[in-house]
Amino acid sequence: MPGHHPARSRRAAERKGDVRERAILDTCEALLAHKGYDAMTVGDIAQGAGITRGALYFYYGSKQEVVTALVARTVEHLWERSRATAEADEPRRAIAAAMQRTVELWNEHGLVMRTAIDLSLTVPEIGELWNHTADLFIAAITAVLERAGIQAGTAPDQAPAMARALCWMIERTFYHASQESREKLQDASATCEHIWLTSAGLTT
Amino acid sequence: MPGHHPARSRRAAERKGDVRERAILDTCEALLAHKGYDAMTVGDIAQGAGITRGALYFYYGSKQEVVTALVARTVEHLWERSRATAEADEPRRAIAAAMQRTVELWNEHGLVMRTAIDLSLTVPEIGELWNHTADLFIAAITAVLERAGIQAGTAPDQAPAMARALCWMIERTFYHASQESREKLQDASATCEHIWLTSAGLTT
DNA sequence: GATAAAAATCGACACTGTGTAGACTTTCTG
DNA sequence: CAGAAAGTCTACACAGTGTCGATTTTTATC
Repeated sequence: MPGHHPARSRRAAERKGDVRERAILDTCEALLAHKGYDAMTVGDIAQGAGITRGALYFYYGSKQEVVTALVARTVEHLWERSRATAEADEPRRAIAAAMQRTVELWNEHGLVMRTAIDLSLTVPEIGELWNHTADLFIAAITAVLERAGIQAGTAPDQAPAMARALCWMIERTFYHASQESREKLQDASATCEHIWLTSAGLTT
Repeated sequence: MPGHHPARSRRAAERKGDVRERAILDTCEALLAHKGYDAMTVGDIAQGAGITRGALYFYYGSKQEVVTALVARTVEHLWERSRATAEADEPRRAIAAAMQRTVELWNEHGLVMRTAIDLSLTVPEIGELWNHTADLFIAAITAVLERAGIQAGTAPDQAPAMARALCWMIERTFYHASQESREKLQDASATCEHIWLTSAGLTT
């Protein structure tokens, strides 16, 4: 029996609409998986979420907005995970840990991440979301490189520029590998780790 | 007066349609530049080429076919340039030359190359075209790495796998840089070259 | 637990872009 | 110059999008 608990003003927080919103995003993710973005229609999403097109437009103004929301939801998850990085670690260990975490992220969210990348050009908001995410990674890579002794300037062979290139290498390599299989992803990770280590001058 | 030259069976080779086809592709490229793929409509292309939509469908079955043809035309150009590679060169020189050539390619054809990459997922034919192109580059990088002393096996830290990752690094880095400016492209090239050299163990 | 406001839903409509069909015109070829 | 081939046009049918006003359901409040 729901007595009047003091901290109970939270009860009404679960509007019906919140459930629907989640249903819409979940359906969108599912459809993305086996129809692809272009083939997926607003009607499909609505149907999957158990409402009509008209009702869906109450929640989101367009197909793009739906996908943007989905990307935002996923990307937020990435940020949480990234915040938990063991920053102050020995470079070699830090690199290994980062790559391992990246494999996990792509295993869990590969589909949405690929979609985000694909739509970065077309949908400015997704582009921003993804750029911000990339910047986090680049900053992390830069930090590791510098701790490994790479200079910190802005020249093309110094830490920030190298970190950027390495980030794109990882993004693209994982993008392709995650379309194939978990094994490929693991191999890709090993290759990227090796190149990262070499670039950091840690080939002792 | 067009007399009956022996080698004149070539006269009829320039059908009116050939001119139109070229006009369509040129228009498509122009529109791609300042409207983007999604915003560009079949009607726009037709209008730019001086015909109606109906007439355009005589040449190409869809918007995707038009863009595929444009990509094919561009990519063919890339292949020609690639064939002229000075394969047998000292690694350090080979890498510098390859990067220089890549900068030129992206300066000339950046727009279409970016479009090809964007549509690789959506349009299978473009995906194949681009994959084939990437494979050429990967093979070239592999050759250089091996000549520089990197082992030739299939393990993640041996030549082919590394070449693949380096290729994606270059693709993605140039993709982003070519959206900004020629200077950025030059910087990007320097960074990629540095990482490639390091990966090849040529940091004497 | 009645009630009024807010939230959610629906069906119909207008609009834009796609691809097709059939009739018509131009251009080649013998 | 006649028939065929190549090229072009207008009109149509169809898919999907986004908007609107009417209607129903939920939720908060007394």
